[in-house]
Amino acid sequence: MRSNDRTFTEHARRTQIILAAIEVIAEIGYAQASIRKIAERVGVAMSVVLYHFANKDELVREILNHAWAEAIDTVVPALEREQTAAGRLRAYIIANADFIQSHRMQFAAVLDIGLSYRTADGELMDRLEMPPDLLAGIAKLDLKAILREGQETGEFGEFDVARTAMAITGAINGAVLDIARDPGFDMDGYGKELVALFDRATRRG
Amino acid sequence: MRSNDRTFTEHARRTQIILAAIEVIAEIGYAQASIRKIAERVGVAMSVVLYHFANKDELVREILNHAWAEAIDTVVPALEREQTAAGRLRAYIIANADFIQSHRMQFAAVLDIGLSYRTADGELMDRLEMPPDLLAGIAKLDLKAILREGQETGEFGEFDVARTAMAITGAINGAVLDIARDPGFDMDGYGKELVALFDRATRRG
Amino acid sequence: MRSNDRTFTEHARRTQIILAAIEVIAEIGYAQASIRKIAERVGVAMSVVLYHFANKDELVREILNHAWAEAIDTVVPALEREQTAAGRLRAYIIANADFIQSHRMQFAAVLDIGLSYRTADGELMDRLEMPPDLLAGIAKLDLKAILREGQETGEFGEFDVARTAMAITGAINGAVLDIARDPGFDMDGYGKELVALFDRATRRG
Amino acid sequence: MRSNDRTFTEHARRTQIILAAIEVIAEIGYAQASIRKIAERVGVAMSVVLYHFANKDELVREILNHAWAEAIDTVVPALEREQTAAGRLRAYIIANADFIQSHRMQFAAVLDIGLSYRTADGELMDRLEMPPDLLAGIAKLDLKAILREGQETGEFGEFDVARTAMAITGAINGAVLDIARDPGFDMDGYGKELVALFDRATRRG
DNA sequence: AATGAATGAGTGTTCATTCAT
DNA sequence: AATGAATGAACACTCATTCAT
Repeated sequence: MRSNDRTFTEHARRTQIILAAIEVIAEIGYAQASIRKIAERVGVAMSVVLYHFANKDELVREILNHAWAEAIDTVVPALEREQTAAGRLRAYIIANADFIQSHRMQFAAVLDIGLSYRTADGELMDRLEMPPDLLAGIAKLDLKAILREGQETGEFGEFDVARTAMAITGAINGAVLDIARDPGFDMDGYGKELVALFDRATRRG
Repeated sequence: MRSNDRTFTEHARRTQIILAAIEVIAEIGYAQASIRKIAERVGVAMSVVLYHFANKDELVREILNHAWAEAIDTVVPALEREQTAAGRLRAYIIANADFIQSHRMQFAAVLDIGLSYRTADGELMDRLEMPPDLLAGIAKLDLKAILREGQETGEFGEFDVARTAMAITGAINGAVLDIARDPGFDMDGYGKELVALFDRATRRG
Repeated sequence: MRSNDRTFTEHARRTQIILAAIEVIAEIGYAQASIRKIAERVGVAMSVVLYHFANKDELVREILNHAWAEAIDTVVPALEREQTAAGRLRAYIIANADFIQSHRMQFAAVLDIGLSYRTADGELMDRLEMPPDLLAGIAKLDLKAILREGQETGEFGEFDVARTAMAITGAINGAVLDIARDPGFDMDGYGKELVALFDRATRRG
Repeated sequence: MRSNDRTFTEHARRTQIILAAIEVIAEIGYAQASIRKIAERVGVAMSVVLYHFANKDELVREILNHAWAEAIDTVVPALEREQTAAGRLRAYIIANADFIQSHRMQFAAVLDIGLSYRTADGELMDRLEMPPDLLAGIAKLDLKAILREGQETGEFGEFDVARTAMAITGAINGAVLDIARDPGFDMDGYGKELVALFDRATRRG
């Protein structure tokens, strides 16, 4: 890892390539997004991409890191502004919806990678090694912890925490395919509906 | 379309190839599932696959049709057994969970196609032209209609039908990534949790 | 291994490609001999080579097998014609020289592969898995066995068998670099000189 | 050639790079030894190597010169210590074996270059232009001259000088492949065996 | 003296598709 | 109905070399 001794220009190019890659993946899908097409988007030779990223895997990893970092920046502050578990659940859904709305392309790209990307030996990608600060940020997004806390404080009723968290996540992500096809999709309205829906579903009897 | 004048053997071969393709896609992912590998699974030459299917697109379309037909066969009867909207919602969720559980591979394959497959010009696949009988079957799976009916009969409270349907679908599908990675995933339990969750979320006051 | 069910045309193409590869390697060296250049020599598309050989390794392996088969055909009969160890030593040297002379290109190619070829992990090539009949043939070329036998019968004097065999082999192969540069090199004369030289060096006091 | 106006530091860097290149080539083979890998071994940027050597060809040439210089330093004094042709032949073999033994890596690298390296047009490397002092040194290693002298003094019997020299050289080098694979190879013992062998083969009736 | 950035030519390999048999 | 053979386009990746700083 030489992330410490990276030049300013190197950093700029890497970011430029990452953003271009996100665009390309969002538009034509991970499977079709070749290094050559990404380089064309940037306007450089294909070998430039491989000069800055050891291989395609590293580029993909950096795309995910980039997207996660932005997601954390959006969601974590929203959570920290809330005092109650119910408030945090509400904030979680709204902030996620906001993020998807404003980072449409990034989200589509990450989702596509998550579902299409396989390692050389054909396995689905593990949570690729992430820098520790990102892992720390992700830990603060723990939806299950919010639900558990709400049950302990008595704000929420009885339900299985893991399964309910999975349902909430699924419901939020469920919009992605639609939003990818219809740029006019009202994500805001969807977020509000989910807040109401899961409020009814989780609040104490 | 020459589906009428297809011999019995031709039909059998096509089905055999479709099933093999589903297996292969479920195992190694759509992106890695080449025609050659599918043919190898069947035990025939690669060109045999392209003798029976004009091109890869046609094979993919038939895989989807096949999967939809089986989904309809599982879910529609379950819906028809119910008299109330609430019952049908419950049945919809359970039947879908059952289908995913029992047709794990098919579901994984279809999902992978749905998210990876792009036409030559990079667009996401349209709902590919389906034979009319399939379209008719799919029409009977209309979750929005169930919700709307429940609101009309007063079984359900107030909520946006389209968005709630999207949330339910998303929640059901949300299990897919987990089930793909963990074959021991308790889909049954997850289905039951969803039934309870969406019952609380939709029922009147 | 599908060597059993190989078509006549397939076999012909494979041989054609092997021979072309030998030519190309002998001319420009293994390191420069790309699959593309080999295909050009044959007059087909590069992908044709990879249609007939799974990868470059398989092609290389087959080149070696081909060369060894011809070497065995040249040397083994010559050995079997002799009754004494001294005769066999003489025949061994002469037959090897003959083979090098008449299969100049093949020999140069094999030698270049043997010295340049590395597996993907950078190791020098092991004796690549060979078909059993080839291994059986190679076993009949055992120079050490000839020397040992001569010592037992009293034809040869005292010397270290393994080291002497290595010296003889080295001396024979020593001509290769020269023969590669000078097509007029008198291999015949060299062979005869070696016979005399190693006769003096091995015969009993 | 600007070898005259080279600063001390420049000379030191060049030597450092040459030694690193030898290491790398000996370890992974000439074909895999890229300029980048050599630079990494030194701990400098790839472009530093090309700042000190006009191109890869010049680096290769200098590696060979370096190796030859050390070989001369080992062998020539050993020859000069002997008074008779037979003694010089013995010394030649032993000193060469010693050199191979103690400069294992250098020898492996040079051999690999000698067999793999081709000019841009695919030709085998000519004896690359060497500085006059090296050529003078090499002239002192003339095995043929030793053999000729021995015949003139009557120490040696009748044999073809050029061919016998080639055989001796080949026999010495014959150990190289073995020594490259087996670091424990007893080069010393091999050298002594060769001395005995070629003594029997060359001495007067 | 040293280097980061960029690049074009080249590598082996995969793939869907065509076609004659 | 089935297939072996061939192919061109695309892929990720490596490399020696150039150049401005």
